[in-house]
Amino acid sequence: MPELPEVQTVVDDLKKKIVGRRILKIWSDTPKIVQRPNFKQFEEEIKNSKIENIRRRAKNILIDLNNNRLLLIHQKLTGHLLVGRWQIKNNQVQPRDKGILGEKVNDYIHLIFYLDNGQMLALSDLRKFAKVIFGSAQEIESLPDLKNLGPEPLTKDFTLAKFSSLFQEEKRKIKQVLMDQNVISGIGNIYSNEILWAAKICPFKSAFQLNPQERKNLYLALGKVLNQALRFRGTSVDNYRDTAGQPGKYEQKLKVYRRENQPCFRCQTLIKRAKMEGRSVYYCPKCQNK
DNA sequence: CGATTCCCCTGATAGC
DNA sequence: TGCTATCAGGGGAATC
Repeated sequence: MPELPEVQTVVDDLKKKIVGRRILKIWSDTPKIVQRPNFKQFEEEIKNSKIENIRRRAKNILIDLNNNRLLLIHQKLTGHLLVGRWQIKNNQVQPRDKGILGEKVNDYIHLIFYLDNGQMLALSDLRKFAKVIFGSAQEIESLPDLKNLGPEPLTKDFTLAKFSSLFQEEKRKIKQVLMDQNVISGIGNIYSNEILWAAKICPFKSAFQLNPQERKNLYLALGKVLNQALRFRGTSVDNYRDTAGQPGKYEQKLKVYRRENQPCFRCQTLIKRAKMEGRSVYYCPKCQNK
């Protein structure tokens, strides 16, 4: 489940590997992954475009192309961007590079960009939830996908004051607020659980009820958890892979996520699991008491 | 207005 | 063994 640290890892890898390349052609067996424009138009217009830069905004990967065009890729739950070489036989994808040979991730490649150096950029996605949007930079930037996003938590101007201001009139539970991309960008289910545990805050507490000390703890935990996950190249539950098909290493650092009925690392109380908005909440009922 | 439910999709798991 | 039912989960849409 790629969140900020995983998406940033992919973006950093892609920057090293494919900036400056041209896209010669594309292949897909699942054209609906491209949400706009229609696939035929996309196929025509992306041809011979040059990759000028690659950025991250929230959980979106933004690929700047020449002539002021923008390619947006959202990996959703199980999307992976891989750089390597494949061949298509009977509309089946087969890997040609050692590192990726035998990896399950090859079985779910649904979109391939052929680059001008013989390499390819492939979008693998077991669930087919990932989406690709292409258009003029102006058009894409004004979509709700990008326009309504909250601030980036790892930038310098994301101060404690700014963080605190997000909660003033926020009656929803703090966990929901942390995961709302239009409040704050890039945090999903794994890291919201981890951040709240690190800050010793109950996920069910209303955001506006946090006192100044709790807000500060949360702010510090947020930076610490996300930065550490970034250093470990992300978490590989749900089979997250980087652009070489390699897993992240933060999984071994997880304190609560998917640790139901296992002892809390601070107090040995068994970790609980509950539901919130259809998502799993993991927390220590003792450390993270209201 | 907020809260809940459904939907997209498919591998894993449980129940029979 | 092998079938069927259920579930996870980001994010958007529909509904309560």
